[in-house]
Amino acid sequence: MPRPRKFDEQAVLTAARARFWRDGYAATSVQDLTDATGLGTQSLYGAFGNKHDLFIRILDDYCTNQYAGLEAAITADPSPWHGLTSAVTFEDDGRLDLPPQGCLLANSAAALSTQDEQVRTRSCQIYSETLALFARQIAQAQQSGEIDTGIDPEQTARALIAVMQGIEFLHKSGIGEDELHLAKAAALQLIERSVAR
Amino acid sequence: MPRPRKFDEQAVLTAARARFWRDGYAATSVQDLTDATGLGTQSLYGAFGNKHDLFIRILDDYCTNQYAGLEAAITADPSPWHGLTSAVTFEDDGRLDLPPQGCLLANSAAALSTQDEQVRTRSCQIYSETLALFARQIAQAQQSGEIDTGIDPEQTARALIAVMQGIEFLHKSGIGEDELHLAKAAALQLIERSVAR
DNA sequence: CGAGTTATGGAGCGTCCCCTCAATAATTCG
DNA sequence: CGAATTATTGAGGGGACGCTCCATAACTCG
Repeated sequence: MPRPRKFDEQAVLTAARARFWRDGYAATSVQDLTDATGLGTQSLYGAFGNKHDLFIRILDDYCTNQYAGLEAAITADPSPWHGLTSAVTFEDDGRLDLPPQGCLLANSAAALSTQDEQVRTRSCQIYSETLALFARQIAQAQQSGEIDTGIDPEQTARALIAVMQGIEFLHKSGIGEDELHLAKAAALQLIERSVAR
Repeated sequence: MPRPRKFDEQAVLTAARARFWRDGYAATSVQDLTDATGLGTQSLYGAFGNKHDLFIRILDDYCTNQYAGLEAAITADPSPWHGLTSAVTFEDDGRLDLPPQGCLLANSAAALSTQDEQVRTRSCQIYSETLALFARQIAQAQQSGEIDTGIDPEQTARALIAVMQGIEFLHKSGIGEDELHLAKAAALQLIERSVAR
């Protein structure tokens, strides 16, 4: 009955996400979105509601994908502990495609969490899931004898998340490549010394 | 010769800073600033140039004050190591008046560093200064026998900065008070275990 | 007191913001 | 084929944005 759409919804979402990712939610105008996607305004509004709805939709998709990717990257490593630490320090460059602009969710959370309930909800949920994932991985590393069995997996997971986000912040804050590399190595050393048997 | 100003420049800067701090640079309109400061637009432009100039001016003042406060808080502690770690985990609540909105510079850096050269410059500079401050403090803690003398002060300082920023991110991202407290404790434990003699 | 200089206040400029309202095109059903 | 339904298109509305112009007020100097 209806006229079929001329555009590929997924492609549109990808193009829109790239803009939100690069410029942030506030700095991305609806015109930017229509430019990037090729859609007319009305098509965009008809298909996705409004700017905020579209953003949340994109953020949701992003969260699902990113968490899946993180879990896959971490658990794929033959060494549970190495898989975890390389994720925390973003050394696993191929898997976690972290662009210069950082993680979309982290950016959004830092900028909007205090004002946007929906963003905060997503942020907290991913935090919980990551916490559980890290804790599981740490427990596994303990079982396989890679790290000290005396530490608390969940608490250590919390610390690792903090380190992870700290590194990402340094990345975004514009310090040089070399300095960032040093910071990553330093963080890794801090962690390793802390959990050493 | 000229007509004297009716307003107190410092008070105006403080009021404007509060707005930038609460809502961020982009979300703060010039009208918000005139409302908050009580100045007319022309007075504001006459005294401070434009919105961006005013922001940079405020950011500069903030950086100077905040760094001075950080240094004072850290070095004032009779125990060099405790002074450092309490700053890193923001446990020294009275001294470092970190509002719910987080550090103004960190917020600005995360949001604007990629687009605003002047912000990035400030961000990098404070990073360097903090790095040096932390490294000095770590060396002192080593001398006073509080921590392992085998660790590298500068590298450890880098790791501590990452942890510090990570905790602040968690703070801003909207996780609950209890969870944040757990994360702080976890980070502290991670650090302590790592530098233990 | 008058000349010169700056601060103030209000009106408003051009631009961009998000979003909507027609009108038209394309498709599936009876 | 005609009716119904939806997608697309272009135009533009109402408002907020950063910023400026201009007249006026308030002060210090000669």
